[in-house]
Amino acid sequence: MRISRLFSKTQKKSPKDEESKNARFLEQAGFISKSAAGIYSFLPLGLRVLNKIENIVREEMNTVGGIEILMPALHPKESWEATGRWASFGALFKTKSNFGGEYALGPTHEEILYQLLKRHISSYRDLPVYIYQIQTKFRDEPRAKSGLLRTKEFRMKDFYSFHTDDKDRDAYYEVIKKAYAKIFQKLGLNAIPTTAGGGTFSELSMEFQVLCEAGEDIIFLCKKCNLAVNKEIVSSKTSKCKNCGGATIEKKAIEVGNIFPLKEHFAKSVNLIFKDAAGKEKLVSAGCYGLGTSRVMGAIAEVMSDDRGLIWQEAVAPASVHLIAVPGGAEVKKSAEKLYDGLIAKGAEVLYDDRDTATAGEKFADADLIGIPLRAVVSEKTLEKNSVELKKRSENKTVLIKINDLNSMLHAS
RNA sequence: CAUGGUGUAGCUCGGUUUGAUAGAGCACCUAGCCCGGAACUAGGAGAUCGUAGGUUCAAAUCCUGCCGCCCUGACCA
Repeated sequence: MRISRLFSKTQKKSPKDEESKNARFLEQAGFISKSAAGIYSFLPLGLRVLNKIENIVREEMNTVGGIEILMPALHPKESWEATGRWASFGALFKTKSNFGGEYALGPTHEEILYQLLKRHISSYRDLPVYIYQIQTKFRDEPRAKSGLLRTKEFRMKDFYSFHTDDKDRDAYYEVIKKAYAKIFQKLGLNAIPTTAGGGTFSELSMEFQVLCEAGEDIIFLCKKCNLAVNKEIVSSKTSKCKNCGGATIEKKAIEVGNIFPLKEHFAKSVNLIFKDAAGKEKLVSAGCYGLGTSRVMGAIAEVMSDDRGLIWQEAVAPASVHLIAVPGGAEVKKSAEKLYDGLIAKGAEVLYDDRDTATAGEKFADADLIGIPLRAVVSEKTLEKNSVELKKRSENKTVLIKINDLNSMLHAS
């Protein structure tokens, strides 16, 4: 990617009316652009981050047997009436066709999915089913806030598993738990498994919470055994850990994932049944596993930055290398171009600051703001030694490395 | 939905108290100069001051309604 051709520009000042770090930096650095409260475009850099996050999620979901599908974003009224939620789901964006018919913008997909399942499941031989999608959801939130952390339109991975019995479902719940731990580890996010309320569907759920002042949730975290509980289900006034009796601390956090047993809830309302080996009809038991991918992007931006800008981990960064040609002689530009072409040919992900209009200082400042993990600088100084200068975004020290060595180094990684 | 803040050029802001020709910096265009941490010089273009109404000889400025955005709260299937 050449910055001169990139469909985004950095801003010298961060937007004045944003308070959360993710909104300030992501907008200032040109990752996202706001149309209205809680409604964003993802610009090239932002889309790359989002895609990386979603691909990490996808990979782990596939590993535990998940089958990916894509359901519609537009939901016919009839499917929501079938579950009785057309009237009761408060955040439903409803819309009318000009030619008759009413629809909703999908805030969640049980209605659509259970329709699909009714066509698919009739025997115990059809189970289990592990199905997921990554999609844009719409919720008429009373108050969008904090950049990507709470929006009216957001990206989410929703996974559902369907089983012949609770035992099978509970066993799979543990599989998903481990997969989630792996996902967040890959994303570089410390997401704490937290016991929480299950809403209308189950008594308890497990949330994955990232400690952060900008978060909306409050959790009690045990310093001793690390058990975390969402404040919403804590009734007693004692701040002792239920598990080990240790002292707990109260922390604000961002909920980046939520898994819970859905059980027979929707199966009952739409009569989703299968015949067991004895020919007896039974309700299908389900589990539901959500993960907000655009919110994860916001959470990462919120948690990982310094006063100069964002700091992406390699796994989710919009590129691996930020190549800067220090303005000056034609030789420098020529060498940088050659280096860029070479790296691209080798499959490296490079953001190349090829601008002739920016000063060295601007380029450095933009590199810090955008936050790609590795910065490579080509200048007259470095060319005298046939080298480029490397610096990690997360560190201050710079090293000179021979151009040939850089080529092979990036190739190896 | 309620409280508070806020709305002037693509961005960040002056100007509003005390009504009278709308200003700057950045970004952009032209030319020059410079080139390792957000340069410089000269010139240029860009704003019906959120919106609708009212008061006034005259409104960015005063009054009223509405709208957008941000914060806090309520909500979160």
